Amino acid sequence: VATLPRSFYARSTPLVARELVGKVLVKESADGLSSGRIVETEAYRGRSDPASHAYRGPTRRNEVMFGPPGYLYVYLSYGVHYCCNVVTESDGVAGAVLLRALEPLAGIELMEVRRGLSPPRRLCNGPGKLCQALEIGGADYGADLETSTIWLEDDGYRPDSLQVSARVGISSAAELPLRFFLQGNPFVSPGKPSTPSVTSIAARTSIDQT
DNA sequence: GCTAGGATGCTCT
DNA sequence: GAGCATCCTAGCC
Repeated sequence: VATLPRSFYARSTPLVARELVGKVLVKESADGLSSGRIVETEAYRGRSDPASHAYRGPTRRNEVMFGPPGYLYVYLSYGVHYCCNVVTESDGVAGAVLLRALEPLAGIELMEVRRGLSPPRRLCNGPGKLCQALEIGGADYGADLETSTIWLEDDGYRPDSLQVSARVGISSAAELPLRFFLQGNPFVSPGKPSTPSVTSIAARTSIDQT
């Protein structure tokens, strides 16, 4: 088990989004440790991507995306739920990967308390839900994934059913194949992309790393 | 199982 | 003041 180094994030955003599927997100809170395997991500490419919060340039809200990679971009969605992103690319390039769903691993009882008794498959199957389950919120904005109480690990797991589709819940650039998920995995979010086409891609990059 | 609709507050125009 | 990178509930198969 190895914590992902900053160099992992300092690459093209779609590539990082694809390789994050199968990795483990860990959060250490006052009430204990909770973690889950990433089963769904989306790439947001910054200034060249109309769906990205960074599309119109740096603001108070999105400034962490314009900084170095390996930091957390957390924002409040619809005034209700937090969503959790990992900053990618190099300093000055505002790429980010949205973590959309996890398969719960550790601290499942904590997650049940935070989420309010929910069947396991509904604890983390959406970007707002996983933040609630792992107690990720505004206090985690800008957290350094190498030195803080939230981080990502490679535990050796290699996915074998990685698929690509359009992203969920956006209206501009809605056709781009930038959502990565494990086909058939019961912990993937119920959100359906507006563009239904789905493409299977070989897990080459994961296999090549072994 | 499915769909429709409303909550809710912050950010940027 | 509009527009959300969402979630839950109610109602109906």
